[in-house]
Amino acid sequence: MGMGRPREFDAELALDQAMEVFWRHGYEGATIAQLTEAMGINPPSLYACFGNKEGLLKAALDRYTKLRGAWMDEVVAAPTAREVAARMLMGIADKQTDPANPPGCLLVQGGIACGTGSENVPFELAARRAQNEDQLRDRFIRAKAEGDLKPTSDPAALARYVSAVSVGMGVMASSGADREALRQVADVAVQAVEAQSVDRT
Amino acid sequence: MGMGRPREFDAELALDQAMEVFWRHGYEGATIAQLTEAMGINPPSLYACFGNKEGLLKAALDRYTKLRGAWMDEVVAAPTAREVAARMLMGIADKQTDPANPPGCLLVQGGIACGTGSENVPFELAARRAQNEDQLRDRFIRAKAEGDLKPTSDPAALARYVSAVSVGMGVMASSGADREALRQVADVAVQAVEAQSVDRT
DNA sequence: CCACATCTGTAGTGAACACTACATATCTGG
DNA sequence: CCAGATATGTAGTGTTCACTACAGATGTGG
Repeated sequence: MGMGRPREFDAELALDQAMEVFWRHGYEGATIAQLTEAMGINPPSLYACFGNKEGLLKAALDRYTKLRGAWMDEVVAAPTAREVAARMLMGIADKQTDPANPPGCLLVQGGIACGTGSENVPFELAARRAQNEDQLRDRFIRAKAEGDLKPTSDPAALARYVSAVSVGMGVMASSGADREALRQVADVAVQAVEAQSVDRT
Repeated sequence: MGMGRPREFDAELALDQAMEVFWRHGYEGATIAQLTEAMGINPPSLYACFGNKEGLLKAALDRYTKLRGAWMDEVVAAPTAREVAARMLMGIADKQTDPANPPGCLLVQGGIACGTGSENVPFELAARRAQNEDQLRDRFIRAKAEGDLKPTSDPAALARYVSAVSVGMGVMASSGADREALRQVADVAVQAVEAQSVDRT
């Protein structure tokens, strides 16, 4: 019993192209025709490999979060809560205006609101945004334990705050904000975290 | 020459229903069938009154910003920049979790990314978000002139920051964040504005 | 009461959509 | 070299979409 004809395209490479289409047009705005053209394959190959349109989106989200995961690890490796927030938000200002990618964040552009039949797409995106928030929260809990954040601070609220600013910056980037504008937002935003930090001068 | 048969439905009432559908499903996710059913009219009445789907969205956006305009005036009427930010963000925490409306903000839920043929929908939303930002910026310019904000502060950056936090909170609300969670975010966010304010104790 | 103008409901229109049947091509195991 | 298995390309499938033709209803001005 043979193993069948081998796939003629690189699944990860095709996924990168699909990711970009979803990023630019959103889940509902992206058509199978656009996706297959960008991926350089025909519909049957797409469905054989990813099941259906939503399966393709999930695969693209997995790849996106995997790529960003390494960077997030660097972010939370910063020595202080203030530095974590600064690295996170400054990095996001740069990433979301990187001309190599569509502007904004796939976890927002992908589809905040969807029509009947695609209700769980926004859930999928939210779940992955929540992962980043959890990572930040754990880091801020540690910062509080280490005496880096004030005893009165709320690590969960701080993480939610940084996450909210990130999302807001993403929406701004997608509507044309340039890198300098986002950096200014990040700069202001960090000061709220600083206000929750213990002074060590 | 007569004036023709009069319209049998209340355009503003119908617009409120349409607004809610766009709010919940986004521009592309909302179908004409859903819209007409919610509005209690048939397609020809919709097209006679609003032109097409995009015209209906614009009318809904106009109504939305008009309703919010009065509230924004109250916000910028606050005595200090810090208080402006606090009123704005606390009010948004409440509004975006008001069970009378879909969660989040229409100016975000309406459609951050759209497919081919609807490219200007995201532009329309962004333009209206920018109006609020402009209003905040003008208010912060005044605050700086009054000595309320530090001479080193950047009113435009502050306005962009508050706007970004608002948007981020909206996305969080649409993905299930409750009122208390958003209020905590607002609380943290205000501290960045406070850090730019002149101490008057 | 009539000419005209506008609205309303029914019932579609063509186009675009996600998805797939099928024949063919290309592999592996025996 | 053959049988089984999987991939590919062509060419569709039925469905849903935004939008509208048309006929009848309801108003105004003369």
